[in-house]
Amino acid sequence: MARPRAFDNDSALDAAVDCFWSRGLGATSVRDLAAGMGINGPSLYNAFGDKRALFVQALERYAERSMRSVIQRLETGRAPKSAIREFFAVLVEKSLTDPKRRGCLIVNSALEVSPHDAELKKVIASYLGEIETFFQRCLERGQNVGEISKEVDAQDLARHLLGIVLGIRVAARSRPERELLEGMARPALALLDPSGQRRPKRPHGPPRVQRKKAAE
Amino acid sequence: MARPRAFDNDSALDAAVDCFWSRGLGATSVRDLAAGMGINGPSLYNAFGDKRALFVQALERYAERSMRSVIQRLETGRAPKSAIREFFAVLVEKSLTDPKRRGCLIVNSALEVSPHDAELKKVIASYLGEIETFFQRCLERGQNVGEISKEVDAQDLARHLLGIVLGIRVAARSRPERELLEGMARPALALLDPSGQRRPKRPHGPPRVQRKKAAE
DNA sequence: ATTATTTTGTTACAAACGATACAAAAAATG
DNA sequence: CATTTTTTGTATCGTTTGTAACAAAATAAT
Repeated sequence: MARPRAFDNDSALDAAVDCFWSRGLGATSVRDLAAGMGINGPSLYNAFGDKRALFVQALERYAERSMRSVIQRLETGRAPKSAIREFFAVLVEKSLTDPKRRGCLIVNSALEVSPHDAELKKVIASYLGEIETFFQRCLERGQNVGEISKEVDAQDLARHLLGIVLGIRVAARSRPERELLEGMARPALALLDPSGQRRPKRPHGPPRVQRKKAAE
Repeated sequence: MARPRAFDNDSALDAAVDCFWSRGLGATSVRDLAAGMGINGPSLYNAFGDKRALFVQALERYAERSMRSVIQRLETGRAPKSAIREFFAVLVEKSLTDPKRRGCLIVNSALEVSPHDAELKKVIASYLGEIETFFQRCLERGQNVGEISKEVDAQDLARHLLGIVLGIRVAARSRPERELLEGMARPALALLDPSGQRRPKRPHGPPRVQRKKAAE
């Protein structure tokens, strides 16, 4: 017994993700959000609470759609080592493809808001933890299957890979160069291989051609 | 033949660095800056130009005092491998010690302003390049001296180390945990040693006690 | 058809923003 | 001392910020 909403809640939230992703929390005004979401200010406040509450919801939506979905796809559809490799390949491709250089909303937020908001800091820390444990599961599975040497410390290496993910996302915003981003990842990926065949020698041929696509 | 300045230009700039370092470019208002620098708005505009121009100068000052000085100290006073090790030790210590979790102004800016300001993007990219080439010089020197295996690709590894630096600085703002930050760096540092003694096994003893100090 | 309940659009608030106009103040030069 | 030149302090410009009051509109239940 009430007036129904004239907009779709989920697609409005997607639009909010896009705003925050492009400009960050601080630089996105409520008017930017309302315009992007196609609704009015009061409707925004009614449906999502204030700006910070909307940001929390947008962050969670981003985590679900841009992080967990990728992790799950790789973890169920690929051998462990290949999952890690593909994760980085997708990461580099996304970083080079997006002309707006939006990077990753989680990484951006880890720098922008974590030090100034204890509650959001915990949320963001947990997202980073999800990436870390994804790597750790892959590494341990790889070790059990025999794909990856048991000589490496899975916990350290998982953290190391997380570090490279963050590094690539930061570097890509100032220096979106394929050789830089791939060079960052290469020595880490080499650790996944038996140490005899270390030093996989960068490919020399013509510069790699752009991959077909990179969703989002 | 004019009224002299009532404030010291350099120390005012230091104060501006501190403001931008703590809150970033967007979240620092001109009033914040003026208050922190101990001067009035018009004096700020008169001496440094507008907010963005002040930011450029603050960034350059930060680069000189917090990046190049460290690089030079390590590069002239240490053996190559030790210089790299110490760089990361200092980095982790700084990240854990600063209660305000300001991180690194260059890294923060690489995320905050690079995608929205082409000119600043170039400046920041060059600062990141200085770190990269520092690592590369250390690695090549280490290889020539015989400290570091010639099997590793110095350029890739330099980029890789830069990636870990960025990763540590990002992670530290959301998860300032010693084991995480050291774990991120450990596999990279292990690459500097002959591959026989790989897997240096994390120390098991009681959690490491805090180092004596960490300037800044 | 009336009532109850929610969403909508307009309007506007007080506060903070980046930037400046302007005159008083202070020194160096003539 | 008078003149010139720059810095200072106050006060304020027009905009944009996050948020909310309010009444009109729209539906479901009575």
